[in-house]
Amino acid sequence: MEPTDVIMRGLAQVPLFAGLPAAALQDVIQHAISCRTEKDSFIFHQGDPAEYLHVLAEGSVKLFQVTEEGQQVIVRVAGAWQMFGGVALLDEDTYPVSAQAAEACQGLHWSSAVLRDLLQRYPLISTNAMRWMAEHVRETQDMFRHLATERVEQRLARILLRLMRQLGTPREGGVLIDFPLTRQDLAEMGGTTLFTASRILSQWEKNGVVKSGRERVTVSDPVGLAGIAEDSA
Amino acid sequence: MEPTDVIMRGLAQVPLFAGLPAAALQDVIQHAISCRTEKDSFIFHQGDPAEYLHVLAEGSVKLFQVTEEGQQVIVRVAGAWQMFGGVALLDEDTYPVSAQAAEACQGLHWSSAVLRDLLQRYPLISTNAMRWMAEHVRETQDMFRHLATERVEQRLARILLRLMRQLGTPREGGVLIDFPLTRQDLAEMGGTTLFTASRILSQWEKNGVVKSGRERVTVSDPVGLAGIAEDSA
DNA sequence: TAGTCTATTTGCGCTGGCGCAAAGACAAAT
DNA sequence: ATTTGTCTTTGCGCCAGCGCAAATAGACTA
Repeated sequence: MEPTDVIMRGLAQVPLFAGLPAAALQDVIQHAISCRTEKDSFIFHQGDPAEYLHVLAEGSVKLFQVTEEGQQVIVRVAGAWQMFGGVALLDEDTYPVSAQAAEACQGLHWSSAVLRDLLQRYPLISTNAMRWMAEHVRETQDMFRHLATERVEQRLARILLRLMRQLGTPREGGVLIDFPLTRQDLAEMGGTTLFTASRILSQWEKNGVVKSGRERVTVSDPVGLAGIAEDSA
Repeated sequence: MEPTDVIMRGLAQVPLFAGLPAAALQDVIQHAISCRTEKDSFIFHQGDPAEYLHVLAEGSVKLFQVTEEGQQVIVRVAGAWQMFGGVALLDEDTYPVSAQAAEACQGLHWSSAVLRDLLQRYPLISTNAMRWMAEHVRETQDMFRHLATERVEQRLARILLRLMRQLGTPREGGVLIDFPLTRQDLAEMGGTTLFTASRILSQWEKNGVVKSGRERVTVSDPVGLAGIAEDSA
């Protein structure tokens, strides 16, 4: 487990705990449970009682729903010091998505009961929670709008730009999306098929916009990609 | 304006105020502003500072986003004793959608400042707000999943079923969706075009699943429609 | 009652993207 | 080094749904 000051710095970045004084953060950490998850195992399943709210210290997770026909739809991914399972803030609710470790994870979590105690003692957390949820609604609505109105190429461009901002690390010749990202994953985020995603990436690679390998994508030309995202032609 | 007891009964159905004792509800009503909106006028615009939270006493509104190319995407509709503009609960935020009266409306609204005062005095409202937002995220994610994985016909079937539950009134030979609903509106909810929506409604009418006229749809066979929604063939 | 405006229907051609199949590339395990 | 399993690429045929155009049907107005 990381030393406490690293955790402090990390948690201070989590929107839910933003603005809390150091003493309160200490208190929050006191009540956290630490745990490790292997790659590909599930942290929780869609429909399970929402018992814990999670924050990652390292690693990354995929958050997705599954259709009646077993098809996955990836709603979101989370990396270090990002939160998921926020619905555990509420009493007696269930997770709307499944969370699966995309890489080995080290994380903290808080039980629903502990959270309700923290909410009472630090009302700021309650405000932060609402703000976080509202932001979440906004993002999901934006995804919906894009899916409803744009072509596959534009949607994939937007997805890479979002992932770049969220999980990107600068490299020579571009920004690497530091997350194991298969063509299938991209398809499940963009409402398309792995074949179409592959074709579009190949074409972008020819035009020098991205460089992609097995489960890795590097954006070489973010401006060009943004152009594609906006391009209604 | 309606008599106070009608308003009391109405507000008690609003999830945000659910479970509040009568005295608290009185207090909430004390702070409400009443106002009327003509058909087709805007209650707020996407991007405006979120100053008021709204509840309708009568009438209905469309909540939609507009793309860069000016295309509308309807995210939600609201009818009597339904709430919208919930983002006004937060300080210094902006509306993620525009709200336009689909019919003449009579409604109540509360300013952001008043709401923050109410939140402080009645912590239950804070819990209710989180629950409402979480529910909202869930619904939007479901819409996203359907849009990403289902064919147009299934999506339109789901939309009619949802509207039926939300705004339906029983009639001889079916449930009328009591809302001025053009083919264009249906298209903007379902991520399709008015032509495709029209064709599908015509076909359903031939099969006796719905009856539709100008701006009106009646679901004659809800079970049949649910079958279409689930039908992956 | 005629006129106007908006909503709806339907035909027709086209295309973006799906679905399958088969071959190739990469990484980890033995 | 070879095997094995997963991921990726690309060709090919097809079709759901789009986009346009033109006709029709309601509803409101004068």
